[in-house]
Formats: sequence, structure tokens, C-alpha cells
Amino acid sequence: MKEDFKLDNQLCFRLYTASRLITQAYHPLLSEQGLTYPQYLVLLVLWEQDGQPVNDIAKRLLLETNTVTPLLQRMEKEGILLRTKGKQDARQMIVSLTRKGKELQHKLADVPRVIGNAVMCDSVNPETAPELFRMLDAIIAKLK
Amino acid sequence: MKEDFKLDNQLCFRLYTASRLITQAYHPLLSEQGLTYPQYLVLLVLWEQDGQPVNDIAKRLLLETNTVTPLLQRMEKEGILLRTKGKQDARQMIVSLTRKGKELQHKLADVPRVIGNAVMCDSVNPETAPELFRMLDAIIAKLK
DNA sequence: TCTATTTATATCGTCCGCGATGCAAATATA
DNA sequence: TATATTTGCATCGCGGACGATATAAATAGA
Repeated sequence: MKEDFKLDNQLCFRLYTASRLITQAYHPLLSEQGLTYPQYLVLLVLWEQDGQPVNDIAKRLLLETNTVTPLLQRMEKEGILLRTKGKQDARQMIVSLTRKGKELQHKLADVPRVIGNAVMCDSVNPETAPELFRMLDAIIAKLK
Repeated sequence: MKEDFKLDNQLCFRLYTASRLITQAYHPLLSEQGLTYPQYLVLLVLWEQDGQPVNDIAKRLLLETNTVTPLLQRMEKEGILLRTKGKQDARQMIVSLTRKGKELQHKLADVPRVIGNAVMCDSVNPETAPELFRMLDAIIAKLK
């Protein structure tokens, strides 16, 4: 069916585009602090719970360790976090925030609100967002 | 507000993850034909309308030409398409499908259905999809 | 205990995305 | 017509994503 190929029918293209555009919206806010969006995601994970092994961070973000490892290495070089060999399990690398990494939480305090305002509109608002979240979570659960 | 940072509250993270996971779902289907997902998107655009300049393709996909140009160069090297200088405007590169590029449409005929089945579930189905599409389109429209 | 397997992380190669920059063709303006 | 600006595309550099592979530590099994 030719209709199946119509770009406008593609769910994935919408997700792909929406994801890229929101990441672009984050960009000016994050680059101000020398961060990228995936690096910001790592910070979100570590702000919730400091001192996690690489694997836990990767699982939380649904990323492979071969994506996360170089990302963490760059962040370590920036002085945002520390990677230290695990005590009880020498294979693990425990990732913990430096003072700089913790301070970034305050410097980025208004990012969620700014992004929220950038996205909210008639169709997407506090009323409809839970429905959107539910559908996205369902897609993620189905595919992961 | 600490709650604002909760990863589970993040719309962008959901979009980012859902987008990656769906792209991964495409992967086995596309790599069979030596294609990546962005290359598949280019094919979708060209199947709709063959012989477009680089700029039109980029605009359709909401990508920059510096993303699309190397992508097209790789596809040209694979013999999927041809890039020829525009006749009336020598700055343009007109992109047209080769026989191989056109044949891929038949070889990939069941991709939309397979992906559809992989994503459909209780929360996301032919009934609710239009609502999801409307919200994603609203986000895209607001940000582009 | 010795070996096999699993697990946690790292390295490598390739393909995006995209900011910054360059260049030539087309168009606008003086 | 000469110059300035805009437009279309390309190149460069960097940071993800991710498949494939490697390595060392931990664990399981013989």
C-alpha cells in the first residue's frame, strides 16, 4: 500500500522530529553550562541518587554502556563527576558527582520550567500531558 | 523544585527514548537492505516525489543540509540515488532515485505494517493514534 | 581447585545531528 | 554594470548511538 509509506502517517518520524526539536530547545540552556542533553540526563540520574555504577545509569536511561562510558569520560574530564573502581566488585566503575556536578543542579534550576513553557500549547498542557505520557510509556514498555 | 528534575516527569526523555527504541525496531528490517533509518526517511520523501533538490528534502525532514548532504553522498555511493547539478539553478543538487532506489520500495513494502504491529498496544491503537499524532504535531509546530 | 561462563566496563568503527564556516551561483542594490 | 547580499550546498569538528569485539573480574560447575 503506497499510503503506508506516506511520511505524514509515520509515528516514528514524529517522535524522531519531536525529540530532536526539544533537544534543540534545551541546547541554549545547557550549553551555557557546557553540557549536552545526554549529559544532562546523566546528571538527572545522579542528582536522584549519587554514586551509581555505570550499568545502573545506562539501564535507567535505556542506553548501552558503550554509549554511556565515553559520555561519562568526557564529563569526568570536565570535572563534573568522578569514576572510581568499585570496592566490593572491582569490575564496576562507581560514578559520583563532584562539587561542580552538584552545583549544576542549582544553576539549571529553571530549565524544566523554561522547557515546559516552550512545549505547552493547546494540544499539550497539564490536562493532556498525562495521556501523552501514558502513550509514550506504553510504546517504550512494548519495545524495550 | 527538586520534583521538576525527576526523570520520570520529563517529556523529552520519553520522546528521546521512544524515538530511539522505534528506530531500533526498524533496524533489522532496514539493515537487511543496507539502509539506516534516516536513509529510509530520505527514500520516503523521494518515493513521494522523485527529483528534488537537497534543500527540499532537508526541509521536509526538518533537518539541516549539513546532515542531509553526507547522508545523500553515502546513498549515492550505494547506488540508491543520483545527485546531478540543477539545470536552471546551478547551485542546486537534484536528487533522483536509481532503479535500485525505486525497487527498494517494493522490498520494504511490509515495513510500515511490521512496525505498526510492534508499537500497537492497549494505550496506542488505531483509536488513540490520532490523538497522539495531534499532540506530537503540536509540539513539532511549536518548536520548529 | 581448575575451568567455563557470565558480568561490568571499555574500545573501535560507522553513521548520524548540528554548530561553525566556506564557497560559488543567483539575486538585489547602487 | 559593478558591488553587496542572499541562497544552496559542502566541509569540518565534535558528541552522541550502537553493533561488534575485547578484557578483566566475579561466579558457577565439574
